[in-house]
Amino acid sequence: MHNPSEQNYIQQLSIDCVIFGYQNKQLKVLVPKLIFKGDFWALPSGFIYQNESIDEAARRILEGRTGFKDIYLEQFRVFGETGRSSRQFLERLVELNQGDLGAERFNNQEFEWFTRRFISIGYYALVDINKVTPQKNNIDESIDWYDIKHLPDMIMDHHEIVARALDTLRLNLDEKLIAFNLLPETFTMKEVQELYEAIYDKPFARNNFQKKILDLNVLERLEKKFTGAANKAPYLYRFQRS
Amino acid sequence: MHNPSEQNYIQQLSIDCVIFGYQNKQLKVLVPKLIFKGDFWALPSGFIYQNESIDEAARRILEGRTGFKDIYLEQFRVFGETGRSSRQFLERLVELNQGDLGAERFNNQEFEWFTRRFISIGYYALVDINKVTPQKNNIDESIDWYDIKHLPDMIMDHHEIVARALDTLRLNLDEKLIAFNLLPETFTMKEVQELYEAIYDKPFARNNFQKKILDLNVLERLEKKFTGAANKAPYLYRFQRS
DNA sequence: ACAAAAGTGTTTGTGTTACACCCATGC
DNA sequence: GCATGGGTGTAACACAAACACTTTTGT
Repeated sequence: MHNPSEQNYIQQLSIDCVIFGYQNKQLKVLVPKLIFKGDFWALPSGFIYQNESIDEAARRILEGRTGFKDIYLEQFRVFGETGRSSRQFLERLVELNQGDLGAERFNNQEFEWFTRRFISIGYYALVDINKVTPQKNNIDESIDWYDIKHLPDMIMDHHEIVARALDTLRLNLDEKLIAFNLLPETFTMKEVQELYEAIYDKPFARNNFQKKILDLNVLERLEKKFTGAANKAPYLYRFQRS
Repeated sequence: MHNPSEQNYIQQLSIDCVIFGYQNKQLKVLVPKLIFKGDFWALPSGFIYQNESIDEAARRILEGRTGFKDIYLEQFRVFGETGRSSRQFLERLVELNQGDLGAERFNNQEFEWFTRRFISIGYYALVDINKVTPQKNNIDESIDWYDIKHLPDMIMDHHEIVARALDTLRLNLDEKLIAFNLLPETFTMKEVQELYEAIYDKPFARNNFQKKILDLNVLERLEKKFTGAANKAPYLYRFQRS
């Protein structure tokens, strides 16, 4: 990442992305850890160029972390409290990193840029976790998928941003038929059910769930079957919008 | 309104308000007409001070037009396309108002402020139309309630903003029980039904509608009755959150 | 008495929940 | 055969739509 204060960005406006994935019966969120001392985690974020739309900016930020451009992505809320300024966070970061912050990395101009109040547009994205190789940028120490029930201690209001993203995901899941963005190309009905159970954090009745999903008429049943264990082999399904 | 470029506002970020009212079986929107030549209508808008939250800014803008502070208000979407810049609109405005724009009203500094790209946060509000006396500010020629089916020719993407606000209103109406913000203190069941019919632009069955609304358990039936015409007098109701 | 509009009850249909049963597979 | 998990069917229930009837009021 270049010095944002030298870029042609819209000022005091940022985008925070809640990137959802699904693996091992857990709903997960992609969260980078910053390189600075002090264990700082922060949602994938970025700014908006003067000549790109906010959707394009969000997609660019997303592509930088996932490598994928055609991902389900939607804005869900603006976070604009005065108390969410990054000043406190940055002062603590500077305090803990005395001497380590080279002038070229964190000059006055950049410090002035970051310490101003920011209003942030929240986006959430749904990806097939198997396709994605998380990519860290130059201020990340690492980037990993975290179970939404065991998120690291993120900065500022990022926990609330995730909570609001999850609320929106739950509200839109049936309405917009977006759950299948979290699954691989083909999947069994049980996998769909476990995904729903991870998202809503509650169990569903097996037979009724199957009926409900099939009644959506968006799944294609593949005649192929799954090889497995000491039981009947489940059908595989594929999502098809129609 | 003062010169915004001299105020301590967040730059390139604005708030547009869709203020809904209800009267004569019509869902209405409060829309000011600008004083400039050329018949420009624009939603009530404003900017965000550095030391106020976006909700506070929206409430301040709303109070300026309605005189009321405790109004139902909610953000619903960000409008951030690059094509929504006000440059085209302003160039046409300047062209049509040659000579009429005093230097004190529209100086270079202000023109520079306004012609930059703006990203706008959409808020919608619900008010009791009888309580409100619409107030124009110093760049309004007039301000009036318009039937949502017959809105004036608004600038930029304000028609889309209203359409999105209406979508959100419809989605949240039952969920959040907010319809009663559009009605006076007391009202009949028929008035509630006509309001719903105006919002959804479709008829409801009288008896089933009454059952549905009463089953919400948020209305208090007043023993008083309405004086009227050659028919049975309807009950009056009052909304009570509980 | 009658028309008009309000209030209420009953039947019908639909969709969700709960329970039960059958099928395929490996041991 | 039998345990295991997958697939399907049916009854019970809740909710919403459609239909019908009664009540109040002014003319």
